[in-house]
Amino acid sequence: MTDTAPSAEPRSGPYICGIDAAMDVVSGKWKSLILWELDAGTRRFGELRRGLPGVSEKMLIQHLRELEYDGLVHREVYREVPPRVEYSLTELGRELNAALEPLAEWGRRRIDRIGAERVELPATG
Amino acid sequence: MTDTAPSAEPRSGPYICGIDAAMDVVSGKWKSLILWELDAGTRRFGELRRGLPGVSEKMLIQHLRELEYDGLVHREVYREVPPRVEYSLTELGRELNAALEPLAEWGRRRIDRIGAERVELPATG
DNA sequence: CGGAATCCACGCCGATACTG
DNA sequence: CAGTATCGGCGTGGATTCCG
Repeated sequence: MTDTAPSAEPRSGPYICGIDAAMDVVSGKWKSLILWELDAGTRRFGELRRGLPGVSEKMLIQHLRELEYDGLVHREVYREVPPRVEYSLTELGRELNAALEPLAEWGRRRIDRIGAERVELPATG
Repeated sequence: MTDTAPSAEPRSGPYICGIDAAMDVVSGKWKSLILWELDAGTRRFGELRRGLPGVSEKMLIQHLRELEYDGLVHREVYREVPPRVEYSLTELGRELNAALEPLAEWGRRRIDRIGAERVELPATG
């Protein structure tokens, strides 16, 4: 709790408008990507980790916790050996993802416009 | 140029998907708000500054430059005394703003859902 | 008016090591 | 497997000062 204090803080400061209320929630290097992954279906921690090449455990769990705190992601723990934890989108999360879709489309067209600095990546999709 | 190196770097690294290509462009504390302000019409530097309560000149100019570099904002200089500079959206910027609208709507409903930590602000709109 | 330059604090994020 | 703890770099953003 000394570093990067992830959990249980009432964020959602005084928002100027809807945009920053939404940006607040998706800001973070991997958050929108996590949402995107989860939109395809329920995922275990390790699956998410493998699906997001380059993410560290710390950032993944931190972003997951914040997403959970913000009511976008549901965390289900199965007390087994070995332990299993499954993450899925809540209804609010699915709504956010839907709202993100036009932005994603804009981004795709923008990449096309700039013209391919992009390299081939495993999870390009 | 020693600090916070704002301008003229070919960002747009290898994007995983459209979402982070878009997020890359709007990430920054004030960027989406600047876009939002400019969507209402052409603005001078000082007008933007007053319209974004809390922003510093440094961050405003820095974000403006990045937005300009990314082709979202047009900067028009009028060599007069006193000097005048006007900022406006490009076509790409207007398209981005349109793509941002569903997200803004989601945000507004989210604010409503959380239930009003928000305080009254001048530019609330 | 519209910046540029500098200093500095804080928080994001990565790497590594350890635990149940 | 699914985290937790800690350290540290570095980028982001704030405050202040100066310039054309």
